[in-house]
Amino acid sequence: MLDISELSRKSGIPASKLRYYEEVGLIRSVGRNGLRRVFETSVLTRLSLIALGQVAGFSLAEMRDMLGTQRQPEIDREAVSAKADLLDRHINELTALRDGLRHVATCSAPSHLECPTFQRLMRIALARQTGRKPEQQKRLTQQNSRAKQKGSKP
Amino acid sequence: MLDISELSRKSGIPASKLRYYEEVGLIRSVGRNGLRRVFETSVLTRLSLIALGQVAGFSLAEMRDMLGTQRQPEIDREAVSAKADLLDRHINELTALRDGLRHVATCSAPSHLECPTFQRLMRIALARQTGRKPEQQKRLTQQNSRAKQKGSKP
DNA sequence: CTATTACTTCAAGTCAACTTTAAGTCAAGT
DNA sequence: ACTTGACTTAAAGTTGACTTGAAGTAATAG
Repeated sequence: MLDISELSRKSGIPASKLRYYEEVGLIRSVGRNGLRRVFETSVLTRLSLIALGQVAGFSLAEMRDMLGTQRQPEIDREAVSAKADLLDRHINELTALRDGLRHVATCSAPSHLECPTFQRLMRIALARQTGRKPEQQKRLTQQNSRAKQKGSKP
Repeated sequence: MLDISELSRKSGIPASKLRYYEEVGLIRSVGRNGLRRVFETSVLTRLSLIALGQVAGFSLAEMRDMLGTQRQPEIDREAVSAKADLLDRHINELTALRDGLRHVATCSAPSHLECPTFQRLMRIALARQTGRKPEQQKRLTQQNSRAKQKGSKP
């Protein structure tokens, strides 16, 4: 059992952020001592998980869903597995970037940007960011291919 | 040579975003045809690079610096190399996350969160997010370890 | 030559993820 | 009993990365 300052100290996360996380439902306090929140030590693990998830590019909302509302992380294994797959692709792309950067850093050719291998890597990145392939021959006006998914109020 | 709509179509990036990118100095147009911007086809590569960088967690400002103000990406090789190293660490962490997620998805033990290997991974994440190790025995008040670097007006 | 249409600018709006501030509360030490 | 100070809330502010909207302009089609 920890109060917010202890949790902050142990996690390295400012108290304001911890309150915010509780407010949006990412972590929970088990009760109060007077006014003061009381946290279980297990939230430290949860915070680590959240931090890791952020690095991986998950939004807080996604993680709230992934980690579940439950006290005991009763995780949706399918969803997590799917995320892991997604992350795996993500990693491959980053690896491509890393290699791309190394190429840029070491290749002293005047225009490494024209190296076909490099360009291929770059294209992959663009494709995944926009979600779909750009310029696939017969796209006309590009109307609006943007679908919003907010998944808020059920 | 491309106008903005061609660039948008080929890249899959909305024109507004392209204008924004130019405004903040991430890309440049080589001139105008009337009002209209004219871009070199090389910015496509640059855009891919930017997309990839974003996935990697770089800010637009960082990338502007990395890619240089020059038309010909006259890149600071040392800086890029450093970034590659950084990215490499990044990848390792993501790999850890992926493995962590897979663990969570498959391990049916009631409390995978107590698996020491898993916990170790999680700690790594927290540490890197906050920039420093949390709770390293004799840290007192955690004063303010946050340094702002804005590098705006020279 | 005018009308259209795709571009332009500039300002304001949005969204996520926080931080900051102001005013209040309460458990604990003197 | 009172002061202290770490906590509390609620609201507003900030930053990065864009998008949207209104009003203007110019290359091209008719």
